[in-house]
Amino acid sequence: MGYSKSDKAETHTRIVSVAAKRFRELGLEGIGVADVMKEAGVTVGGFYKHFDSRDELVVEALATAFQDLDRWEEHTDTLTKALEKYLSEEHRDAPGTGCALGALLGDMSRASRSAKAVYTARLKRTLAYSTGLVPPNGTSDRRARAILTISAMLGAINLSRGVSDPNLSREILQQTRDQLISLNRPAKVHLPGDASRAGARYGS
Amino acid sequence: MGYSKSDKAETHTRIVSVAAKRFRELGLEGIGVADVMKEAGVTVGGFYKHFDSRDELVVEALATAFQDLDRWEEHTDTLTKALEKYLSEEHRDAPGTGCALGALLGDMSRASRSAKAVYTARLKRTLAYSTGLVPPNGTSDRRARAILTISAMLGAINLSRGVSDPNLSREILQQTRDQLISLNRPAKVHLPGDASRAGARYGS
DNA sequence: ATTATCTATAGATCTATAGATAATGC
DNA sequence: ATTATCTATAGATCTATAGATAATGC
Repeated sequence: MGYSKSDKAETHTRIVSVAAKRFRELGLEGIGVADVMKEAGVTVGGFYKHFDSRDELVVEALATAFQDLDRWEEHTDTLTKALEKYLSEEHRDAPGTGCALGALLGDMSRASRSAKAVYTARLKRTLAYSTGLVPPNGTSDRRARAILTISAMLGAINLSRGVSDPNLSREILQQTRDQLISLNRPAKVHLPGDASRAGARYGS
Repeated sequence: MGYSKSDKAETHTRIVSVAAKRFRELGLEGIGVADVMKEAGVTVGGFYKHFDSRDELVVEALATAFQDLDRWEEHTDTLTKALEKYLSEEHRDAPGTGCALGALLGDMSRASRSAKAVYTARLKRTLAYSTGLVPPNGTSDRRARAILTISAMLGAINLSRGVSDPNLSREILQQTRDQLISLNRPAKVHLPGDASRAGARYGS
């Protein structure tokens, strides 16, 4: 059991990592500081040497959870790939390591001002990134389609986790995924010489 | 202050009505039985003469909240009307009297088995109803488009309530609404003699 | 001497229950 | 006599703090 400054930093990281996982699984009010500390291998008494308040842990845990989203976005360079991974049963069944925008969607309307600010900033980043993945189609704005796509992704992953009927849960994932993929297929370009750009990355 | 059997029934209704409103506003764990009882004009001690457990109140309150959805569905006979009302700032700002499928979406993954069952049954009803409002378009299944539409509606209303930036909140509502309306526009029918059916109600 | 963590606990919840009170209804 | 509601409280949380203990680091 360490007591050095570097040990404290490691303990801090461990506490925040546990919280980032458990908050996504159980909600921002779903686990107390004592249980988070215990799972991080320490006791509750040290908590306020690491954080001024419980909400400070929430904010740090949110930021850490969003780092998983960074890695996710780095590895999915097309919208179709992102949709297939996001709206999968694997993601549905692993909220603790999945997208925090999805896992904590319903918690944000009742969260602290500071937690909301972190969530909102991250949503803006992901919206900008997604707008870059949406192909132009001549019919509607790319940002508008990115907003629809994100709304549907977040709604569907939450529904799939909330309903008690496994068949309905799967159907929601599959159909939302298929609809969004076909909706975000690049428009067939009829101008001669303009080759199909399906699967390409679209500049901003 | 009444003590008769019919008074008890009225008290019971009042308790459930308060809960149906407050649970939508604050989440299923956001208010305790004592505060619900107080707001219904009675004291906490009588609670377990009305309900076997707190979860029984949750289940009854859910059923009552869904009655608001019944009335809603009765008064919106086209998908466009439903979308304009659902994805409005008025609905966003009044979760307590609004759609419980939206207000409690994020709570369901952590709710009791019985609460989930009530929610799931209601979602199925609304999905069947919405499938009837979605126009055929020859491209994709109507039920599939109803699933996409509901996912996006629930995702967008939750996002609009959760983000701290009012402009982003409005944009999410507007763009999701506009995208879903244009997506669910009846296909222009090119066969001669087949008149436009825009705005009509579509049979199952 | 400082500090990272520990044990212990105060004070504020929250669900659920016990027993008293004041009505109803036979 | 029965019962709808009341006051009061047990027991289980949960956040936050106080003070002790056992390391680190000058």
